[in-house]
Amino acid sequence: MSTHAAIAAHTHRAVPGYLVSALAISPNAGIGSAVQPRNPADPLASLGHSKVYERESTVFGEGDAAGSVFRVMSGMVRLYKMLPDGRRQIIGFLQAGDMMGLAFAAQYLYTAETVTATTIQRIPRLELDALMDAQPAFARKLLSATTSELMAAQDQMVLLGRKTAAEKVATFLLRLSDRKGGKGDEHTIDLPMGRSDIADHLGLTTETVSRTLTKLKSTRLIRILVGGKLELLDRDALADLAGGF
Amino acid sequence: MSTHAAIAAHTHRAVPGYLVSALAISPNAGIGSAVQPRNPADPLASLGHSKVYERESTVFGEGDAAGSVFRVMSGMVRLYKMLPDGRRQIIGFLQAGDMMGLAFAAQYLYTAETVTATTIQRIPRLELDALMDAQPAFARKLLSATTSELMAAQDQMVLLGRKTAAEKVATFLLRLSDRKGGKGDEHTIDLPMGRSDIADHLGLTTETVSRTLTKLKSTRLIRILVGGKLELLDRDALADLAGGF
DNA sequence: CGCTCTTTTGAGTTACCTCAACCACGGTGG
DNA sequence: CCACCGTGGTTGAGGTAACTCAAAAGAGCG
Repeated sequence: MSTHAAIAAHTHRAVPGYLVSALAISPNAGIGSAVQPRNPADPLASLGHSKVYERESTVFGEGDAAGSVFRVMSGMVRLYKMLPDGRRQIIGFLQAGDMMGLAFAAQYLYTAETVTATTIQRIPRLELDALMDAQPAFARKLLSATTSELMAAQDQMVLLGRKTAAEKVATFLLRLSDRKGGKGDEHTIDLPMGRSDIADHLGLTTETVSRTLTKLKSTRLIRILVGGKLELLDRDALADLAGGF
Repeated sequence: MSTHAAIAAHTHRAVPGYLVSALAISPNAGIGSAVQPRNPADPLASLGHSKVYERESTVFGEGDAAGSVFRVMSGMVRLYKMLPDGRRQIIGFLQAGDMMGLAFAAQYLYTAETVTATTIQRIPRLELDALMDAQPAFARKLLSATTSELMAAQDQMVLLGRKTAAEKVATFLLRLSDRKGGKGDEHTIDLPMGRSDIADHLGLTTETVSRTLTKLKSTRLIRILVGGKLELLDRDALADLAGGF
């Protein structure tokens, strides 16, 4: 059962965001700036307040009382769930604009940790509710973002359930690349997370991720650069390998 | 990347529904009954109209133009996505109250087929939009349902990425059992879908599903009954095996 | 530079898959 | 009423992609 969620489409790649994805960040919402005047482009801007988290720190844990929702302003966050014996599944990586913690429940259902140093806006649930009441259009936007997130989750199910290790890694790299529209060198992507994070996101082991990347490197599809960066040398070949999505 | 979708919680098992799950069906919304007076308990009741689909028929396909959303009134539907080479991932099985096709995109992103004979309400997108405009509370309900759906999708990611075959099957059986709150013999569940449907939902092959069920049978955890029914003999042992969720 | 942590590489194992046969059931038609 | 057939499920035997365990090689940091 579960996970059917219907809700259809939007042609692939149309929406870059995932999660309660990419709710536009107003340009003037500077770091640490709290209460600001209403901004039609970013109704969330004036809510809650931002905070800088250092790398590898916990924002909230699975099971914690859920009083706020969060929006990533910059940096990267991983969300994961854990089985009793410690096996971990990373639900997703969040980047600027992504929201987390949205829900209608008493506790968070996954843990959120920063990968890099990250600025995060914390918005009390009550304030969000008030905003939804005041601006029905905003509630619609949230619904739309959540729906996109669900679509992404369904793509991930296909990946986890039916793709080979090579397909998984290729898909992952292409997604990362699509995510950050344009900024920086085209074809060069950031891989701030470690191999074990990638492994736990793709349902593999670190060794398999490493071996797969090595193979992609030796077949000239990618180049691994210093500082956690990576270059896509043959996007088309990678897309073929990825087999859809 | 994708699938992070934040949005927290609601303690497990709290919500039975999934998908834009289980939007209450008003008791008086009989089969085929279209336009009805407003019903506060089921604002959708008066929209669109219902139709009976025979078993194993297609409701809509991945890529079809998406003009309507659908709600399952009775029966069972499977939603799936397919890779170019035919590998299939079943996103979920829908039962009474579940919605599908909700989205803000031009095409459906998965295929919907009936498993059994099924009654489905078709609601034009425009009518749904109008209802959301007219009743902000309904939009909130939709958001809540979609969020629950997302949580379920995240559980499914854990299953697909990190569970063994035995854990997958045990989890699946328990979910099915939890789903149908109470109706019929406690501990007896319906398995109207075939082994290959189960396999494609759990990221396994039909043979592995069959072998795993046989093992559960021989260890006295379940009993397989005629007519696609199955009895859970030792729920606790199954829950142990399932390892969470 | 020494230390730690991560990544890579290697060797051997295994859970699950593939291929294939067999079986059980339900429908159909003679 | 029963032989036939088609479909779906089970069982078996062998193969393999990915895992586990282990060690070496980098990379980052004080």
